[in-house]
Amino acid sequence: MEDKPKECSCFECKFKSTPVSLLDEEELKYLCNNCVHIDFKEGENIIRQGAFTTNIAYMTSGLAKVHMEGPLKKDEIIKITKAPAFIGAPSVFSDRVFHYSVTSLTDAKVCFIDYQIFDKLLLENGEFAKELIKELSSDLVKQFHSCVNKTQKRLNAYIAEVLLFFAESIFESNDFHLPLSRNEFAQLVGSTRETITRIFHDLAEMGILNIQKDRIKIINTEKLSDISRLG
DNA sequence: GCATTAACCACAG
DNA sequence: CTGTGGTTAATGC
Repeated sequence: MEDKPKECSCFECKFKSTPVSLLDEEELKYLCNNCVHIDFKEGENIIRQGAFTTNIAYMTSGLAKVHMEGPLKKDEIIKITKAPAFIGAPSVFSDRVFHYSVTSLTDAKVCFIDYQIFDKLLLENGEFAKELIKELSSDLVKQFHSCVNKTQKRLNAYIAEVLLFFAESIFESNDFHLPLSRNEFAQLVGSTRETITRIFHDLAEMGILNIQKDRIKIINTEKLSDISRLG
């Protein structure tokens, strides 16, 4: 092998995660030789609940939903993930069985990295390990918040929160295409498609949103965050 | 009691 | 897949 094998794009990857950016050349080369990139079309299953795995998955572009089938066959969307992000790490680090599925909402690119490579790098590079812990932890904390908010807020308040999340964190615009069907949105907020339809209409009638099918425009962010806050 | 919230059901574009 | 209307159960003044 060359010092920098041409087939490997890790060196030039624009989406290097913060942890990976802390690797030295030797370590990066090691990582590089043990990962594979896969392109996914919209709606494809990237990670399957119940599957055994020895790979860390890192999404370098695209949007995906992390979802889990509950006790009574119902699918619940845990969260929406935007690249770049690790998408399967917790399952791999715990028992190597995926406890949730990940499905692309847009075309997406995912880099699969052998777990043993991670193991070795974690042991050898403390900065790398620390950064990874930081990323996983902040994700966990966010998850705690949405868990509490989802159960304690009234539905329209939580829906307002999720709409603001899409505008601020995912699209960085108040005008966007919702990448979810009404039913998927319902699965995300723990409701039903009928109720989503109604609340969207209510918000539109209040002059807070413009909605045409998938296209959502937040006209009055102030009011929307009031609704989110005072839920 | 009466109002509100939101799920469930059914039917229709 | 989405919108609507009717119904219903739970919760709150």
